[in-house]
Amino acid sequence: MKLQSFPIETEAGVFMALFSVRGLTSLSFPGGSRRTQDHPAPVPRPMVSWLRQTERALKCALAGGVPEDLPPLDFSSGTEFQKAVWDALREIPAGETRSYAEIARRLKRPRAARAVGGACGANPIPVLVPCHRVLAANRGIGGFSGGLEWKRRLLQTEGVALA
DNA sequence: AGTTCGGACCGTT
DNA sequence: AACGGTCCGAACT
Repeated sequence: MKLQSFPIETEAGVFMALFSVRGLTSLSFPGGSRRTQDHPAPVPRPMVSWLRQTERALKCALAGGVPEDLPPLDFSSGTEFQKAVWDALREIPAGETRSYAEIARRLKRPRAARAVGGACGANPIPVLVPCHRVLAANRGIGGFSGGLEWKRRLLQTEGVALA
């Protein structure tokens, strides 16, 4: 599947958004390879619109707000379990948090807390798919693939206090 | 009340 | 077969 990447400049740095013909497939934090794989092919029409939505939503989220509309998210790269987890993450309101175990229970897999952690780590669209709102059961900050500093920062802007 | 340890659990590679 | 963004109870301090 052909993907096209675009840089998104924010006050927090330059993010990278990757799109398929179905929608946003991934969002990466600043610091990664910033080279856009030149879009030689004509940019599919709706993609331009998605890019704008992504940019707007991202900036809003980084400012602690709640994005009004998101571009379509293409989760096709994930397993069924991961997709289920990612969907569950989207239901956590800004400012609130859940534990890995709570997510597991939500999915009717009470014992899969650890696997949920794995799925969170595999979340291809951080920030917009709020994996940062998942903490350890003891209210401690769990982990974060993009670096714990980001997790703290995101939580702080949402007004969440940590133990 | 806080900390540490050890096993159990589950999806992914 | 091994590894994690885990959890929970038990045994300490």
